[in-house]
Amino acid sequence: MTGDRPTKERIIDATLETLRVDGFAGTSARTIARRGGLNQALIFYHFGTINDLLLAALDRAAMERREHYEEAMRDAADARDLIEVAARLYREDLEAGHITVLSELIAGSLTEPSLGPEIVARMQPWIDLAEGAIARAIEGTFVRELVQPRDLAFALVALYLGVDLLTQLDGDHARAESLFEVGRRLTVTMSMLEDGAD
Amino acid sequence: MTGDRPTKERIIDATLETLRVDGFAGTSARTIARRGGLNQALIFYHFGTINDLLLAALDRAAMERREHYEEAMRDAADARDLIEVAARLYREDLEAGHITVLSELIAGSLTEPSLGPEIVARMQPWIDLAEGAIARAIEGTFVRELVQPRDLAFALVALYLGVDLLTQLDGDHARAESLFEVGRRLTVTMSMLEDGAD
DNA sequence: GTCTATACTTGGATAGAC
DNA sequence: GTCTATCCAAGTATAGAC
Repeated sequence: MTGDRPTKERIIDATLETLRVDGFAGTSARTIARRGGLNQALIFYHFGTINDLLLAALDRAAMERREHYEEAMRDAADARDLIEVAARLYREDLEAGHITVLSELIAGSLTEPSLGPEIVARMQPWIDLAEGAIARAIEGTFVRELVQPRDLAFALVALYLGVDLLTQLDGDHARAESLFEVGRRLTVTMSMLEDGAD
Repeated sequence: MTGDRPTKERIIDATLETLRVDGFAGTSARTIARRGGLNQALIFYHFGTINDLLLAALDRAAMERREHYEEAMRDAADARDLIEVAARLYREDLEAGHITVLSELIAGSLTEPSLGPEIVARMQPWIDLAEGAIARAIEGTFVRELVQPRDLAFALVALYLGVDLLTQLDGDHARAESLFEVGRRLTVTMSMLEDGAD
């Protein structure tokens, strides 16, 4: 099955799995190699440094995920759609362990300062994506006069990240669901106000 | 000046300063000892393990801070007051480096799994504090029918944490200020709706 | 490209003298 | 309580044979 995957890909596979299972702390050249049944020296041959490998792993995970996000968000016409789409994507991310990988790398980029700027640069496209979706969802409503899509997008990404981290820390996934429920009610209220106003 | 401070206190001082300056990654028994002009072995004599020292440092920073928060929030009667108080406290935290210490320890608690549960337990009082303030601020308004103070408190703490981390990573403090501006407008809108509804 | 072996560094922690 | 000296584990990374 994985036997004929190129070594470089197998290293990335093993890296993502190690991040998911053992966290950033447990992700070293040695543990990655052990999990992937690979020789440790191959990592340095193919990627040079561990940091470059971690970034390569993040890039691959993000690329696969971004298409999915863009497609799902294209279909969301208003704020109420968007909330449902966001809740679904969050659940998928959680299931697939993408959330774990992201949280671990963000936390790790504080721990490993040389990683910081690279991680930040890779988050910008996600903020842009959120901004576009939000801009479409609130266009022509009174909310548009109240907040900049850019600020809301940043807040949303920050909130997502904070919830990830706290959830990661105490394993309580129910609270994320409560938040989506709050979002639902807020968007319902918003559209009621909107209908009453116009 | 600091000469007659007990050694245990001096170790905690040096730990907090190291977390602020060098981050979690740069905080080891050796770096703490060097910064504090202390002998490395003293750390283990007084605290046993590095983790216990980090938790002791967090406890001291939190204790000093919590009184200040409780006092400031007691004076906030409604949501508009609360936003102003929150913005002021955030700026103070930023200035004093409390935000750095907290972010580093949260990130570090993902990196150092044995730290995780302890850090989570120490965040709960802050969520409770936020919940109480929010409950008072939205009591008797239509918002109370829309969301649970508990959910909003969790979201707020998560947002605070996420903003901290991103700010920490890219050094852009302006965006946090934009968010307080958004909060201001939302609370103004909220009280306008409230006045119109009652 | 892949392997073994190893150099080098840093960190947590302890033993034992003072 | 404080110091010096040291052990041991784990990490990144490279040299050199195959």
